[in-house]
Amino acid sequence: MGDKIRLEEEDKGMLESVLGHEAFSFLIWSASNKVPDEFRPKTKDLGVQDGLHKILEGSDWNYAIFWQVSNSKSGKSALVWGDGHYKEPKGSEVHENRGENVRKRMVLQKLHSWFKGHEEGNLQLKTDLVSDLEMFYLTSRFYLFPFDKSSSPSQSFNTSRSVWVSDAESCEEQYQSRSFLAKLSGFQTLVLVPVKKGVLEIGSFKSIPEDHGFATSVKTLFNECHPKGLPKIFGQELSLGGGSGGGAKAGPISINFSPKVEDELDFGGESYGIQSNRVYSGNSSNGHRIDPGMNHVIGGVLNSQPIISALDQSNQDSNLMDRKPRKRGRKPANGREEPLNHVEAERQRREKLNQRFYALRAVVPNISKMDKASLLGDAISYITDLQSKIRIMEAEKEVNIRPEVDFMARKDDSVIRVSCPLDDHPVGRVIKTFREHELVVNDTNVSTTENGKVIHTFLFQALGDAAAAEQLKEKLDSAFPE
Amino acid sequence: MGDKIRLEEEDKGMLESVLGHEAFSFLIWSASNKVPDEFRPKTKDLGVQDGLHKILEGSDWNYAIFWQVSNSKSGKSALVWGDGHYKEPKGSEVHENRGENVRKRMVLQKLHSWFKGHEEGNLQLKTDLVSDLEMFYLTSRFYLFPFDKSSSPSQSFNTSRSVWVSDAESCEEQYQSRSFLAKLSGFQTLVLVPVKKGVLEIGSFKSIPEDHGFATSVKTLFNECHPKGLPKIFGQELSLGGGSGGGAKAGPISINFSPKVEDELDFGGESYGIQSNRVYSGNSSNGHRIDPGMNHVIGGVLNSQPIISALDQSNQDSNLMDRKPRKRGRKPANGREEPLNHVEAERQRREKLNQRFYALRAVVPNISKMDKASLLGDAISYITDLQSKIRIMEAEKEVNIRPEVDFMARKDDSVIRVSCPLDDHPVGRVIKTFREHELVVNDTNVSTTENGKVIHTFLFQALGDAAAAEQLKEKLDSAFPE
DNA sequence: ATCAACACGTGACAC
DNA sequence: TGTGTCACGTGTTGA
Repeated sequence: MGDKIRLEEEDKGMLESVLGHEAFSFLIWSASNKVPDEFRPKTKDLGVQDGLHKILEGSDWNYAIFWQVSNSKSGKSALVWGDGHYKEPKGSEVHENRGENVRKRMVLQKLHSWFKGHEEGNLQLKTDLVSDLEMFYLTSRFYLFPFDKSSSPSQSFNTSRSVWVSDAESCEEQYQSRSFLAKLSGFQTLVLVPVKKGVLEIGSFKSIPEDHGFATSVKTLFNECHPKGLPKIFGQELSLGGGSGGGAKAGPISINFSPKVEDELDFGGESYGIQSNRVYSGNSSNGHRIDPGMNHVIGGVLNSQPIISALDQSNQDSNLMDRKPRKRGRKPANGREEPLNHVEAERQRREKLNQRFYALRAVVPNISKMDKASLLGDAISYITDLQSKIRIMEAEKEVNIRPEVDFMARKDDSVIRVSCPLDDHPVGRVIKTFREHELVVNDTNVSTTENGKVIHTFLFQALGDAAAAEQLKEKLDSAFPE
Repeated sequence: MGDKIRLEEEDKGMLESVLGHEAFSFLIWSASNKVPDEFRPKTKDLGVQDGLHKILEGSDWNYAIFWQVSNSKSGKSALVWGDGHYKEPKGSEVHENRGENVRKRMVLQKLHSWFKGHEEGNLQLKTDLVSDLEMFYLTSRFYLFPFDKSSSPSQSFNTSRSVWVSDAESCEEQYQSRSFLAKLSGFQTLVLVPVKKGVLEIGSFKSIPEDHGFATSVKTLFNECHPKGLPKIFGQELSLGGGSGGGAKAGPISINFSPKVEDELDFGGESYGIQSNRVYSGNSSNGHRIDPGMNHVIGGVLNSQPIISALDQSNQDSNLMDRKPRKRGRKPANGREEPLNHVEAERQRREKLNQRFYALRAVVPNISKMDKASLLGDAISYITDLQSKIRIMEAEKEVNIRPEVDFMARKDDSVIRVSCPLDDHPVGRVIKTFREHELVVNDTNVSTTENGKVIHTFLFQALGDAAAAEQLKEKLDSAFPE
């Protein structure tokens, strides 16, 4: 691996200084291992350009990128560049020194040559000078986020949680390896909105406070309004922000409740010191079971096993002593002081368990009763449901695209016949539409292109009138829903 | 719905008397609603006939059916007839009265006419007389098991648990709506083995005790040995039953341990009286934490919410008093007798909770520590993993088969161009193989058949020698794995 | 008043 | 010798 990329030492320095170290090494790695070859873009022109435009127009947002789910042959999945749009803020004049600008252009050209073949459109800049925003946007095109690596977009998609950070430091964290260019650009707000087929990333130079309506309306729009036409409702929904939408789809995971950012950053369930006490004291004067989960850090991401360890420190401080004497349970009856430590340990064990229960409540939908046992029962049946769902989907995927191949070697020539169910064939719906309209196809042809596409061409006589043609066109459009 | 099926009253009576009431109404419903039309068979000739033969040959099994996962356009899934095989026991002579036989044939013909189009091969019977086994087998062809309805095969697939019942009554239960014909046939053993793409159903007139090796070897065979060739290992593995196999795939759910049937029938986790006590007393003399889950009814199916209710009866009996005085915990210190009920209630609450914990342990794979808190943590991350897996798969499925369609209406004729990524196209792998071998295709052709298939034909010049042809053939075979 | 659900302190084990 | 986990009986609270 890495045979293609040969770098002079000075080029390396230039790239690294322009892109930042982390972005540089990511892109080198990506290009060397031909990662984008594996995760090819699938469908081009996703019909989301309009939507991206609408988001930016008349707003304080500066760019929007649609990261699209794509899978490799080896079964891995990643978020790859789907489409994007950006606009410079109105009054901004880019005044930079020449040398810097020259280097930027060179870096962009280098990147472009590395990833050639995937982006046929050569880089065309809006102005002579390359702004920081432009630089960020154009390099993002060459990015991708594998699902088996942790990244903000992939996590947002996985958990189907929106991310909204509106200060520079949080942005820097979220941008991860792209943070160098993001910091140069000066982004103050970054929003990640998971949608059906990927993640929407929207950024702004200004600090925009969280607007839950905006996120949900964007989400519902990108989940439903794909079929090219009718972007009427779009601007409307966007401007009034959240009036309509109301995602009745009831995703399994509850979205972040409040503008508190730490919901997404702090790995929930393991912060004992202050938070726990707050819950405790808050409850002890209030009755003990008014859904304490709401008060708590809500389960967070819990993305992996190692979380289970790191506790048992950070709680030996002041807040340990002023614990309320606990209204419930056994009355003190404290003769000795030897078991006092034991009592505290047991307290912590209980609290840890309850933490987990709250976290479990957060990830299991359709909790029947708030009861602990019921919760476990629900969780179990939910898990089995998910398992069977996955089992079914996997079996379907395997059985789907597996045509029969007959090979016949004859004397002078050979014949290969590939037979495939009409429903699984890309032109299946088209052919069915033909049959419905009783169209007679005069000629048909199949060809392949250089960039890995199969093109079917059907030729038939003109239709009776324009109306019929229009009807057929609509029918064809609706044949591929969404 | 139900326009197609018109029945004379006498026909109805005949069908019902031959098929049994439940099978009759199921088949009527299925045919009327054209259910098999929705779940079409996808791929024909799955290459499992050899396997099915091998299972029956030289054994006491009388029939084997492979139920295959299939999905409808509306997104539902079901197990449909994939393939099957049956054999009459050696010494059996079918001697029946004429009238019965005539009615059977008429029923079969009626069924065949209802479901025409799906099974092109007309019914050809092995003998003049239709045996009960034959009757059962042939009507099963018209069956199917939707996943949103509860049935033994679909449950077996969902939970990926094998089912093995070896007495007539249990068989009757498992066969559900097919039980009438099954009872007539006199099946004493029914085995359901979940495999990758469906469920294997195997039955016998004899009562065959559970053989775990048989199930696992069948499973691994049907999961791996699809690629037509090399059925050598097959007979071997099958005969010695379980020596090799050893499903290292570590399915998330443990298979039923013992021949006890109630594992699957009794909804686990709610039987307190005797079982609980057994566990308790067994442990109390033994140290308290030697994986009590193994002693317990293992979570069972837990298929739905309503399980959570039915308890709190059935425990007011003798076994309540002789409960061991409980080695652990607070020493009696029993002055009053008023709280004795409270104590018992609390005991039950705890036990219920623990039941759920055991059940949870059973459905969550990769338990890091046997600790309760860790278990919850594992369960949570497992759930989020499953959720994201499902999210990714759904996004992939949507983005997959969605080609671009261009419609151009011109003066005299019209053109439709369908563009589709090579990787998603059925002939993609074939074309890639051509390119690898630098084959020049002389002619190609696409046609569709009556029964809903698309057939691509490629014609090219003869290859250099037979070896090259063989190599290409192998390459093509291996292009579609499994 | 009963009843279900919890949290608490405590003794018992195990490593 | 602890350190962590569990089960038990009990006190308490809301329905």
